[in-house]
Parts: sequence; C-alpha cells; structure tokens
Amino acid sequence: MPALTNPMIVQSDRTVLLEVQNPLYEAARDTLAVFAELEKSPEYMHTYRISPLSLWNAASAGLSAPDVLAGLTRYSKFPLPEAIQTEIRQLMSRYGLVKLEQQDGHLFLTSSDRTILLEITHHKDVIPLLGTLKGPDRSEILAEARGHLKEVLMKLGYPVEDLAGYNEGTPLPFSWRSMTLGGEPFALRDYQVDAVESFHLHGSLQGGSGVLVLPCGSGKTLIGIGVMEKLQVETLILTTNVTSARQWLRELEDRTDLTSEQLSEYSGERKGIAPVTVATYQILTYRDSSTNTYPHFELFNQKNWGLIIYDEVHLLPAPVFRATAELQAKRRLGLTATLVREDGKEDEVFTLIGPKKKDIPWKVLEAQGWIASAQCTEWRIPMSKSRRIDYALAEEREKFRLAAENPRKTNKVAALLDRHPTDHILIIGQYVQQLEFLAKELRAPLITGKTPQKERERLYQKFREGEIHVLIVSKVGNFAVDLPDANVAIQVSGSFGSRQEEAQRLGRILRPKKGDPRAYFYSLVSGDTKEQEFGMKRQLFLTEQGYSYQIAIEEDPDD
DNA sequence: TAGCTGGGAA
DNA sequence: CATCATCCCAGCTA
Repeated sequence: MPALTNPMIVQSDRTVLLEVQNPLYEAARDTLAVFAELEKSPEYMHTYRISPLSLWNAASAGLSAPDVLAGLTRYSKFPLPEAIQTEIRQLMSRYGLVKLEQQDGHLFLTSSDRTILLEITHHKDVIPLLGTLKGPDRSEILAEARGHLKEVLMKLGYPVEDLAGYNEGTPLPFSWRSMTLGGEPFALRDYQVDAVESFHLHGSLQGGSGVLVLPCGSGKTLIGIGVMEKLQVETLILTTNVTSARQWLRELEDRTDLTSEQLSEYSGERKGIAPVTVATYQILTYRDSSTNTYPHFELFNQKNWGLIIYDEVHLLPAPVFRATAELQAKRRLGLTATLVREDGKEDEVFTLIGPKKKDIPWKVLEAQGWIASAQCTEWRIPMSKSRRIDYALAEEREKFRLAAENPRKTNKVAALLDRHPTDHILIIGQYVQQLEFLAKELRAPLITGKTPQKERERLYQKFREGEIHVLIVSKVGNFAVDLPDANVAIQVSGSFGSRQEEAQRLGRILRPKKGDPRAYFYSLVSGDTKEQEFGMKRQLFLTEQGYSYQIAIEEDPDD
C-alpha cells in the first residue's frame, strides 16, 4: 500500500526516484533492478528509468505487468499515476503479441491481434520479407529473413517472440568428469546449475536462445559448458581474445571427457575445426581489403553447429551481429558480466542473440561466500592551483585527461600502499604516460600492451608468489584473463564513463582469499572536474548491483 | 615450423 | 570522446 514512509516516487515519464536513506531502500532497489535501469546515483536520491527494453527483458524472464505494478505499488509513496500503469501494461503486452512460428516447414508471423498483424505486414520495411502464404492471423516470412524481420519489428516496437525452433545440429555425446585431470572432485555449484537450467527450460522451446548475466568470478565458462552438456551438440564458441579461447579449451579438457581431437582453436595462429571449436571474434571480423570479403565467415557453415556461444556478449562486434542475423535457426547463448553496452546496442543483443534469461546479482554470490565482499571508496583529489588554471583554459576535449593525470594522485596512491602493507595490490589506469610516472615514483613494476608476453608471465608469477605485492597495469588489466588475483585495486584513471570497465576492475579483486575475505576498491578522481562527473557514471552498474561507494575528499594542501 | 616485427582494423 | 589493447596478416629470419 502506498505510504509516505515508502522510498519510491513513480512518475508518469517512466522515471522512478528512490530515497537511499530509507529503511526499505535495499528491498526496493532489488525489486527495481529486475525491470528498470539506474540512470543517476547521487547521494540521497537515485533515479531509475523504466524502458521498453528493460520491461521486455523482464517479460521474457516470466514477469507479468501485474508483477511489475505490484512491485512499484509496494514501495511507492503515492498511488501510481494512471498513465504509467497503462503504459507498463501496454508495453509488456507487446512482448509475445507477435510470434514467429513454424508450420508445415514454413515460417509464419502470427498474432492474436489481427489489426496489428495487418499493420505490420503492410509496413514498407516488412513487405520485402514476406512469402506468399497468407491467412487472417498468419503471414509467411522468408526463411532467410528471420533475423532481419526481428530487427525491423524491434525498431517498430514489437519485439518478436521467436518460437520457430532450431536446427538440432550434429549430436556430440559427452559428459562431465567427476574428477578433474588434477584429481580434484568436481561438480557445478547450485547457482551454476540454476543458470544452466534457466537457459535450458525457460520458454516453450527447450534450450532456446538468450543471455545469462553472471558476475565476474562466478564461473561463466563452466556454466557455458553446462549448457553444452545439456544439449549434447557440436558447438562453436566465440571469445574476445586468444587467451580466453585457450582457457575455454583447458576447462573443456579438464572437466569433460571430450578428447583433444574433438576440441580445437580457430585463431590467427591455428585454424583447427573440430566438433567443439573456439574462435576469436576478430578472426571472424577480419576483412580482406583487396577483395572486400570476410574469408573466415565460412566457419559458421563449416559444421552443422547445434549451439553458438558468445562469450562477453556485451563486446560483440557489428559484423558478427550481421552474421548472427543469418543464424537464427541455431541455438545461441550469450554470456556476460555486464549486459550494458556503451554503444547502446542492447536491443540488437536482445533481438539477435536473445532475451536475458537470468541475472545473478553480485551480492547474492557475495552472501553465499563465492565472491569477496568489497569496500568501495571514491577519493576526490584536488588539483594544484596552477593545474586548475591550466584546466580552466584547456579545450573541452583536453580537460578530462588533464584531470585524470593529476600528479597529486601519486601521494594518495603512496598513502594507500602504506595502509595495505601486506595486501596484493593492483594499480590500474588508462594513460600509459601516467602509469610510467607512477611506476618510477613508487618503484613498482608496470605492465602495458607493449610488455612482451614472457615478461608479463614473469611478473604475474612473482606477484602470485608474493615476491612483489604491487603491480601497475594499463588497460591490459581490463582484458587479461591470466592476471593473478589481488585483494586491493587502486584505479587512477579510466575510460570516460565505462560501467563495464568499472565492473571488470572490481571483479579483479573479488576472488575470496583464505583468512581475510575482504577486498578494497579505491577510485581516485580529481575533485570538481569532468573526471568526477564521469566517475559517477562509471559507478552506476555496481550501484545497481548493491555496491555503495564512500566518497572521501582529500584536503587541499594549498588551503 | 616457430618466433619476431610492423601495419592496419574495428 | 580519445586512448589503448588486441588481433590478424605478411614478411622476414633461423
């Protein structure tokens, strides 16, 4: 029941204001997280937005409009505006209003609402995709236009529920090992089993297509293998880099009885094709500039894949989207820790890979002890007087970098190192020059993209063994899957407002250590600058996930 | 066959 | 909103 002591104000422009100090804040936040996106998170009042896509993702996960309205009513101060009730009902009813179904070997667009179907099939972008068969509540779609049709209808605001089924693909029988090759007993954790099940059972088609959103350190690879194990079909796995491709292969070899002949890498270095093939996105997107063709796209057709796994689906490059539009008859699984894309192509992921099937909140794994609990602090460091003048006079596009490279951050980093004399600390930043400066001042080793692989491994090894306890890393820290675990991260600069990057970096320190399960994440920004504003944006995803940032302000020695 | 270097791409 | 990292390929050496 609405009551003034409740924490939410729901407005008819689809924004929701949420009071952070309210005792019901956490419960309300977790409710909102399912069907709304956090837009702003200053100290006392957070703003969420209910978008069509966030509602459709919720709908595809089985939530109904009455569920959403009940959640809002439960925590709202005032009765819900009529307008928004109507809008939520209308938007959610659109999911599944039009369906793709297979009948007698033909593909049909169907709807219980004949007027809508009539309107859609007369739209100029849809007409070229139509076949010849027609009825009052169905219209044939050309088989090859399945993906394209879904994209068009998404743009028109009608997300299609695709029930047309899949090619089963070539069978590939295999099973889990109960012991790893190293002799460790092995079984999936409960939440991993849940995630596999939710991909496999949701909806009316077994093991269809969609995205699983899983925190860093939750064992995404094992969940992917779990889905493969349920389906028992030849599988193509796409990853962002070779190291992670090899990680998949290692896990497959270690945890399943697939033999090395059944597994292969397809990359710049090796071009193997086997019943389970792991390829990089980049080899698929490689374009031969003399012929203007994609010579490796054939990989999609080299075998009758029954499943395609898209690792880190939030990074899926545009040409792979195009290829995926042609592959709608194949089962597809997307894996990611942060479904947010900084390029705003979330709707394409929804359309072409599939809806979000499961979203495991980071805090749930923390409560179960699978990931460490982290304390996040944003330190605001003032710039010196002369730098503030430079900043004021600088061109707009130079300002961010000037603030990010504030040399006064060095002292703060040094102070933080003193505070954590026995911890494993990563210092992470975006500008190589800044990091080189820090490395010199702090006498700590630095790894950048230029560092040869051998040297990296040597430093990782020393860090793991505790011979060195501070490591400075550039953007390699965002991607490197072999970077050793740490329990303190100090972020000295980052890309403009990237929520993904923030999540990745926090993920670096969340593997719990024996003894002290706590982790510390420090973000250093220059006070009263653009960098501070971007810092707020970076934190949004983690705030949604239940992390709170303490703001601390460093005193200005000039004052 | 493997390893290194540099250019170009997205 | 620009920097940085990655990858792929070609060409070279051994």
